[in-house]
Amino acid sequence: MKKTEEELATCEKYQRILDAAVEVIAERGYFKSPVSEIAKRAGVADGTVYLYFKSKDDVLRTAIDRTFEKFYKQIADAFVTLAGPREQLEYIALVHLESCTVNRSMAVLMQTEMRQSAKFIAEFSHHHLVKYIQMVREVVRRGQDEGIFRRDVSDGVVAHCMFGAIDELLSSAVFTGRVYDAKSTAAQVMDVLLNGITAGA
Amino acid sequence: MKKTEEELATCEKYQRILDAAVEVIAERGYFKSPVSEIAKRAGVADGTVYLYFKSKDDVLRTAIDRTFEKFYKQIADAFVTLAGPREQLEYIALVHLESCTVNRSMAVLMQTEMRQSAKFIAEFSHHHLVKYIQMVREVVRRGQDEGIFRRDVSDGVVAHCMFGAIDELLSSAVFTGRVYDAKSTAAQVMDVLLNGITAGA
Amino acid sequence: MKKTEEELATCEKYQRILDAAVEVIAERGYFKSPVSEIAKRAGVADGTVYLYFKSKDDVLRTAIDRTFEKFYKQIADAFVTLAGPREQLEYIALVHLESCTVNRSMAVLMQTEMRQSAKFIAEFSHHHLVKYIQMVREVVRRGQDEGIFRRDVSDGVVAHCMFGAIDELLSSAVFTGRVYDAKSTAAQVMDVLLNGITAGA
Amino acid sequence: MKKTEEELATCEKYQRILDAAVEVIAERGYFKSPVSEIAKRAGVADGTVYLYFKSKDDVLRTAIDRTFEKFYKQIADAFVTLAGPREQLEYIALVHLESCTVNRSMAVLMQTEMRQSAKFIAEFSHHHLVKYIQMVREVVRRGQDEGIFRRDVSDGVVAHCMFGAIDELLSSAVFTGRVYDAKSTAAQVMDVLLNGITAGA
DNA sequence: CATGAATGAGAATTCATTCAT
DNA sequence: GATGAATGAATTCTCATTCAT
Repeated sequence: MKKTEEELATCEKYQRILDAAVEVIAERGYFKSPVSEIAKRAGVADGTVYLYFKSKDDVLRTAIDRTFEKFYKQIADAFVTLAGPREQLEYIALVHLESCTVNRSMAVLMQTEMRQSAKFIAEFSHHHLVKYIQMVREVVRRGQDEGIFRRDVSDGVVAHCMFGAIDELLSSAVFTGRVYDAKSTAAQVMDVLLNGITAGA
Repeated sequence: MKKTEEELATCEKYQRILDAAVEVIAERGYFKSPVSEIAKRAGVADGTVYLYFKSKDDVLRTAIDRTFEKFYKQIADAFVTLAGPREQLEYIALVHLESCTVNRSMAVLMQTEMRQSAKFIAEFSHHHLVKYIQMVREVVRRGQDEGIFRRDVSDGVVAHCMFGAIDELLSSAVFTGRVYDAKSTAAQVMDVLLNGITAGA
Repeated sequence: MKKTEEELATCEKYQRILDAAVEVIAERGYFKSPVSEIAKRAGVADGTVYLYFKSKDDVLRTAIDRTFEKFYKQIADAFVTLAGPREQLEYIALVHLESCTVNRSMAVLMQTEMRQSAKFIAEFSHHHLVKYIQMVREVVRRGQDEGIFRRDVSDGVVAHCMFGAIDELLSSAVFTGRVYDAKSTAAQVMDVLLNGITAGA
Repeated sequence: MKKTEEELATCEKYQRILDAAVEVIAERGYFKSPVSEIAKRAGVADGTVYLYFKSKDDVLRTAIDRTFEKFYKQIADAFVTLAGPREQLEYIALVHLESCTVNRSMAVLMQTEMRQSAKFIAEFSHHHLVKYIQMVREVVRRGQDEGIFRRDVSDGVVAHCMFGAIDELLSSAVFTGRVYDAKSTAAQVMDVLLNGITAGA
C-alpha cells in the first residue's frame, strides 16, 4: 500500500535529508550546494532525495517551514502562562535570539538564504515573516489598549522595528561568528524598545 | 591609446551594464541572472561585459560599492551643517529609507543579495555594514557624552537596532511593493528609538 | 554502493572515452578537440566524460600514462630472458617502432602532442621520456663495463641519439602515412648506432 | 599607392610582431597566446597585426618560415667552401645545435609547437623538415659514392637518425633549461654517427 | 596606416533530475 | 523503496577577427 505524504515525512531518512540540507546550505549557500552533497551527508543516494522531496527547492522550503513551525509552537505554548504584553515581547525576543543556539546551521541559513536571490524563497519566507509581524502587532495593540504602551506609535512600525533590530543583532553575530548571551542581549534591545514605546509618566 | 581603468569607468556602456545588472539581479537573483541576460538588457554583446568587468561577481560588487559610496557621501556632506546627535541619527534614517525611492532595483538587490549565499558578497558587503554601524555608534557615543542619550545602553546594540529596524521596514516595503513616505516613516522609527535612548527626565 | 575509482577505471565506458579521446586528438589536436566531440565519438553524453575523468587534461594524461605503462611493461618482461646489451637495445628499438602498428592514433598523438604547447603535457610526458633515457643509459653503461661498447662516448648522448633517431623515423612515418617494416627499420637504425658505439677492433 | 606584400614585409612593425609572437608563443604555447598579448608585446594595436598578417596562424607560419630560410641560407653559404661529406654533416649538426643559442625563443617554439596539435603547423613544418632530410641524404649519398661511407645503410634512415638525434638533444636541453656546448655536443653525436656509417677498414 | 572597442561563436564544466536495475 | 550512472541544458568566460573612427 502506498504511504501517504504524512507517513513519508515521519521516515528517518526524510529527517536526515532535511538536516543534511540545512547543514550543507548553511556552509556553502543554496546555489553552491549540489543535491549530491546533501545526499552524501545524509547517507543516501542522490535519487533517494527525490523520493521524499519534489525538488531541491522543496527540501529547503520544507526545512524552513519546520523551523518556523517549531518557533511559533514554542511561543504559543509559553503565551498560555505569560500574559503581560511586555513579558510576551521580551519572550519573543529571547526565543528569536536563542535560535542561534538551538540550531546554528539553521540560523546561518536564515540569515544568508532567506532574503536572498532565490525569489521563491524570498516569497514564501515572507509568509512566515508576516506571521511574526502580526503576532507582535497584536501584543503591541493589546499593550496600547491596556494603556501600557504609547498610543501614538504605529503597531506595525514597532513590530518591524523589533523584528529588524533582533534579526540584525543575530545576523551580525552569525557573520562575525561572535557568541553572545541571548538573555542579556534580548534584555538590552527590549530595554530600549520598550522604553521607547512605554506610555509616558 | 589604451584607456585606463578610470576612463573605462566613465564610459557610457560601463554604466549601462551596471544598471542592467542591478535591474536583472533585482528581478531574478544573482545566481539566476546569466551574464547573457545582463548583456542583452544593457544592449551589448556578452563579451563586452568582460571588457568592463573582470567577472560577473565584479559587476555586482562594483554596483554595491558605488551605491554605498553615494550613501556615505551624502551623509558626510550633510553632517557638515547638521551637528546635533538626534538630528544626525534622524538624517541617517531618512537617507536610508529614501534609498528605495532613489533606485528601487538597487534597494531590492540590497535586501535580497547583500546577506546572501554568495559568500563573497556577504563578506564584502559586511565591510559596508560595519562602516554604517560605526558611524551610528560614534553619534550615539557623542550623544551620551553630551548627556542627551542614556549611558546605560550599549552604543553597539543601539546601532544594530537602528540599522536593523530601518532595514526591515525597507525590506518589508520592497517585498510587498508598498510605497511609503520616507520622511514620516523615518520620523516614527526614530521617535521610538530616540525616546528609548533619551536620558530620563 | 559507490564504485571506487579502481572500479570506474575498468568500466567499459571509461575505455571507450579514452579510445575516443586518443582518436579525436590524433585527428584534430588537443586544443581543437572539444570534449563534446570526444563524448560524441565515445557514444556518451558530454557530462559523462566528467564522471570518469576530472578534466579534459586528465583524459589525455591518463591515455598517455597507460600507453607508457604498457610500453615499459613489455620491455621489462622481455629483459628477463634477454640479457645482452646489444640485444636489449635492439629490442627497445623494435618495440618503439612497433608502437605505430599497435595503435596508430596513439602514435600520432605522441608525435603531435607530447612535446607540445600544453605545458602540462610537456612537463608530465617529460617524466616518461626521462625513464626511457635512463633505461637505455643503463644498458649502454653495462655494455661499456663489459667492454662491448666504446667507453669514450657519453651514455647520455647515446641514449638521446637512440631515442631521437627512432622517434624521428616514427614521426616521419606517421606524418607521411607511410607504412614501414618495424623489424627491418629497427635493424637498420641499430646497425648504424651499434656500429658507431662498438668498441673498436 | 598600395604597397606590395614585399614592401609590407620590410616594415619595422612587421618584424616586431614576428619577434613578439615567437617570444610569447615560446612562453605560453600557441593556443594560450592571445593575439592581444602578441600585439601588446610588439607595441602595436591588436588590429595592426591584421594589417601585416592574414591571421594568427599566418604569424606563426611566417616566423617559422623565416627561421628555416636563415638556417638553409647559412648552410648553403658554408657549403661553398666546405666540400667533404664528413665536414658538411658536422657543420649541419653544429648549426642545428647552435639554433638554441641564436634564438632561444625560436628553439623552444620549434620543440614545442612544430610537431603539435595545430595540424596546419605540423603539415607545413613538414615541408621544411623534408628539405633538411634531403639535404643530408644528398651529402650521405655523395659520401657513399666517394667510398667514405658504408653503402649498406639507407641514406634516408641515416638522415632521419641524424636529424632525430640532434633534435632530441636540443629538445632535452630546451625542456630542462640546461645549457650545453654546441660544438662539443655536435662532435659527440657525429662521432657516434659517422663512426657508425664509416666504410669499414 | 593605425587603432582598440565590440562582437559572438565556441569551450569546459556543473548539476538537477530521471530511470533502469 | 533505494540506488547511482547517465544525461544534456545552462553558464561563465575567452579570444580571433572586424570595422568605425
